[in-house]
Amino acid sequence: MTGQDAPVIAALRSAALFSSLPDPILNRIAARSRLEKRAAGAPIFMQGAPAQAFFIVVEGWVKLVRTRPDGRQALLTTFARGETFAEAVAMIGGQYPATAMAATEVTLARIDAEILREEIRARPEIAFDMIAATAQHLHHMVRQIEQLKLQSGDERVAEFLIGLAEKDSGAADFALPFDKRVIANTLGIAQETLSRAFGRLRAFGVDVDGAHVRIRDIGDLRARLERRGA
Amino acid sequence: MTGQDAPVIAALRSAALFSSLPDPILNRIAARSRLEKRAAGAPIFMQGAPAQAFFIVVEGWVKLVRTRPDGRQALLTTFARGETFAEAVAMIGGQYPATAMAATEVTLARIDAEILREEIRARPEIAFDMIAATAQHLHHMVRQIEQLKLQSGDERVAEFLIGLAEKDSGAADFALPFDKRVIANTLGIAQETLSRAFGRLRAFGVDVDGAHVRIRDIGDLRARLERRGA
DNA sequence: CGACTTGCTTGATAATGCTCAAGGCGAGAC
DNA sequence: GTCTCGCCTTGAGCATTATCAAGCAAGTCG
Repeated sequence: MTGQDAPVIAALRSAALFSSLPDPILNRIAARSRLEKRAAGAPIFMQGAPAQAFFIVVEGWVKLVRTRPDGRQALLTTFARGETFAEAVAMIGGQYPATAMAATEVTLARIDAEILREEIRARPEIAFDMIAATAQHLHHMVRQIEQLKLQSGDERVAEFLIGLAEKDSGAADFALPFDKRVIANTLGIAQETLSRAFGRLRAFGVDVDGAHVRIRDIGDLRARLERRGA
Repeated sequence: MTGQDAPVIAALRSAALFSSLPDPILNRIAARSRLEKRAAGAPIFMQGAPAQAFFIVVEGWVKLVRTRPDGRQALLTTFARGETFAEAVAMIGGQYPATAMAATEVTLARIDAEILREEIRARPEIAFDMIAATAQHLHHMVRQIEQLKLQSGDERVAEFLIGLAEKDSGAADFALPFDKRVIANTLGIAQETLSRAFGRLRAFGVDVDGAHVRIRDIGDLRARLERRGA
């Protein structure tokens, strides 16, 4: 390892997966990994391809898209900076179950699965971090299924915005991270429905103007959501 | 380990997770695990409880239910014999993200997570089996999200039946494994909608009479599904 | 500059699935 | 037997959301 690995090391350290790793191991992994850039829309890996590597989002957003034989596509999730994806499939050397694409311009760290397999054999504790990361993903999927089955479009939109705000109460001001079309697909609704949902949420203290969002009171919005469901 | 562990060992061996484990390890795990029975509807673990163990379904069906603060419930999945569940959360000692209940009368093997942690530390290869099992679950969730976002109720019902048939072509004859209400919840539709869907599928060579299902030609049904979506 | 493209909104219409409500049917209790 | 309960089906009306279509605003390109 030489000094030129510094940015890669920094990238690895930004991921929850590697946060508890001691320096020597991190350096070894970094030495055999590299940073990659992708323009918005560019593919990262394709559904069905053999999974030999996994990724960390260093900057930007990645979307995970699943395609059916008939061509219809579902957007499964998006990943933000600091998140790893495809770790589990890569470790077992299966096929990627979905296609990953850059949702915005994106910087990634690519990690060869074999490296991690070696490290796990040498130091099994690392396996627990992998399992934890995967459990994280599972939990996220669980929440998504719950939302799809139980919540209306408006409710999903509101919850999505609350998630973006990264606060539990008070006012929030932030930008939508990507296209409204992508957001609509993430939530499993049509783009038109998203547009109308934004309109209806205005009555709940949510203002969307272009990519800019302003929520008057997150606590209040939350409370209204719970009341609606009861 | 004594001879009385034999049924437990057989139970472990039925799970994909343990299929590649050498006997001595399997025996050690079996010695510290035990079989449990639950009546239909009985809880196995509760959402939010600390996860210290995971389970193998030895006989019957288990359903995984997620409850929202407002009381609404979504059925996330069901597990059949030979499947493990909650391995990942148990390994990391988190909280169960959902409640598991017996969907039918059920026999389970309960495995203390600490035992597996010990075995992984001693023999890291086992970790790969754990990760594989978890990747399996992830893949299943991915498919479910895809279905919820892209398919109509009728299509989901048809695909569910095809999955139960465990064949790719020809005629099939089998029994529904549990209540139609549970099936409806699994698919994220109302019970009435399920009932009507069965009616509409009659035109596609599917006959449902009570718990008994007869599909005239699975290949044909599959083909019709693909055509509808295109 | 004007023509085009892209991303978003808005409107009208149709389909899908939910809810409420009323039976039917079978199994077990008495 | 018949009563009753739970499960399932069927019907009618309603709410939500998709789809089709048109229009608008901002940016891009020749």
